[in-house]
Amino acid sequence: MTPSIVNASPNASLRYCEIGRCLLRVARVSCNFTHQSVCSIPGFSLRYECQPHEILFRENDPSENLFVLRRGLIKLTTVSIDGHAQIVGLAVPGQLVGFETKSKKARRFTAETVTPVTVCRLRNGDMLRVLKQNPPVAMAVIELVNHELLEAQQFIRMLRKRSAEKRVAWFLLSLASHAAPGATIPLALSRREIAELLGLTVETVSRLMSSFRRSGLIDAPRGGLRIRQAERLQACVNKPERH
Amino acid sequence: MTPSIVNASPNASLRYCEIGRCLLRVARVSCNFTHQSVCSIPGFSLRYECQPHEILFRENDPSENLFVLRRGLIKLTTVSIDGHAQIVGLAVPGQLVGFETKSKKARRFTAETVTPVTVCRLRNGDMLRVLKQNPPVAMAVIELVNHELLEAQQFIRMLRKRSAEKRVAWFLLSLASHAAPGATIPLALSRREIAELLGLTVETVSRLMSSFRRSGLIDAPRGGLRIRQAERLQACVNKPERH
DNA sequence: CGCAGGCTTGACGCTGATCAAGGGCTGTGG
DNA sequence: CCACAGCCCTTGATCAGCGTCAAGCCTGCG
Repeated sequence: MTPSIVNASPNASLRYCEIGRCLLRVARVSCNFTHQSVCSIPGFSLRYECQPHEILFRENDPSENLFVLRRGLIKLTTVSIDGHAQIVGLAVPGQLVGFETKSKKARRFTAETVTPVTVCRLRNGDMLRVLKQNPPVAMAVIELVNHELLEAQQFIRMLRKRSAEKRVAWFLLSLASHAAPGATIPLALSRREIAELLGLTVETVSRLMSSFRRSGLIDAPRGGLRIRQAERLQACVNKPERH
Repeated sequence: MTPSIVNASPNASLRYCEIGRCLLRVARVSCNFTHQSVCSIPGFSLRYECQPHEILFRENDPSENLFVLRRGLIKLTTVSIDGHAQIVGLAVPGQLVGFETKSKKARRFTAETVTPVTVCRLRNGDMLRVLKQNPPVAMAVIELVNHELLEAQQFIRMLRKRSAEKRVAWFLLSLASHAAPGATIPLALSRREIAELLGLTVETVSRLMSSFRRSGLIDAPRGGLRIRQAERLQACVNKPERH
C-alpha cells in the first residue's frame, strides 16, 4: 500500500494551532511578541497528528506548505537516478520541515513520517508574510535555521571520521539523546535506512550492532533500542582518531 | 610565523560599508528597505581587505563579530583532540561567517583567509538589533542561512557517495564554478587541506589529481587549476552509482 | 649547501563493500 | 490450518578501494 498524503487526507484529529505555542515555544525563544499579531490570519496554522509512514509532501511538488515538527521523527528522502530511495536526513522535534523562501520552488526531497508525529502546517506564503511583519518570529526562525545548520556541520564532521563503528555508535547515541537515559526507545528506522543515512551498507550496520550487543553496550530487542553503557559508546565515537 | 588577527591588527585599507550594498546586495535580495534605517548606527559595519592566512577569529573566542564574505575564500577549522587542525568547511562569497544569535557563545571554529579577501565586519549584537527592527534584513539573513543549509545538505550527500574519485571531481568542479569557465584559477588549498575537506588522505588526492591530469581532464600548474573537460569531470561525479 | 615542507609514486594491508546463504516474521491464498 | 512468498535481519567468505608506510623529487629558505 502506498502511504497516505497529509495534504490529500487531513483525516487525523486537527485543530487550530497558535503559532506562539507552536513555533516560538518549540524554538525556545522568549520575546515580547503578541499572540494576536501573528494569528490574525484565520486558518494560519493547523495541527496534525500523523501515523507512521504518512507522506507530508513529495519531491518536486511545489513548496506550498511548511511543517513545524513537534513530536516524532520524519525522514527526508530523494530518489536517485537509479530509482532507488536515498535518505538525505532526519528531522527531529523543533525543526522546520519544508520551509522555502520561494513558495514556487520544487521540493528538494520527500518528507515521510517514521513514527507517530505531531506537526503544525502553515502555508509558506503566510509564513513569509508573518516574517516580514513580525521581527520576533523572524528571529526565532533565524535561530532555528542556524541551529539546523550547526547540526548539519556536525554531521559532516562525523561522516569524515571514516570508521563505520564510530558512525553507528554516533547514530545510536544521537537517537537516544532525545529520550530518557536507560529507557528502551523504539528504533523506527530499519537497518537499510540507518545504512543509507550513515553512508554504509545493511550488512555493516547489522554486524556492528550485533557486535555492540555482544559487548553489552546496547540491547536491541525487536524494533527497539536500549543504551546500556552510554559512556563506552561515547568513548567509541571519540577515542580512536585517524590521520 | 603566526598569521595576523584582524581584530587585533586592522591595518588593511578599511572604510565604512553600507549594509545595503554589502549584506543585501550579496544576498541578491530586492526589497523596499531604506538604507538609513540600517546604517543609523555609526561604525555599524567596516569593510576590510585581508591578505591570505589572516585569522578572522579563533575557536573558543567569544562571538563578538560576524563577517560577510564579499570576495575570496575562507577556511573554517577546529583543532581536534590530537592537536591537529581539521577543516570543517569553506566559506564562499555571499556567506555569513561567524554569525551567532547569542553573542556570548564561544566560536565553534577558527576562520582563516586562504586567498585575498574582502569582508564586512559587524558586531553580532548590532546585527541582532537590526534584525529585530528591520524585517527585510531579517528575511535576507533567513535566505542566506537557509541557502547555506542547502549547501551543507548537498555536501552530506556527496560525502556519502563514497568513491574518492567522485569527491575530488566534485571538489574541483565546485571550485571552478565560482570562476570563468576555462580559466586557470588559483588553487588556494594545499593537498592536505583538500584531503581534510573531503575526508581523504593526501596521497589519495594526489593520485587522483595526477590521474585526472594524465587523462587530460584538468591542468594542474603550480598552485593553479584549469578544468579542460568539465563534462567528463561532471560525468565522473554522476555516472557510477552504488548500492 | 643542507634542511624542511609540499607533492608524487609505489608496495602492502585493513576496513568495509559485495556476494551468498539461511533464519525469523508477516501476510496471503489454498 | 498449512504452504509459500517476501522482506528484514544476520552471518560468513571474498574482494577491492583507499589508508598506511616508505622513498624520492622539487622548491624555497636559512
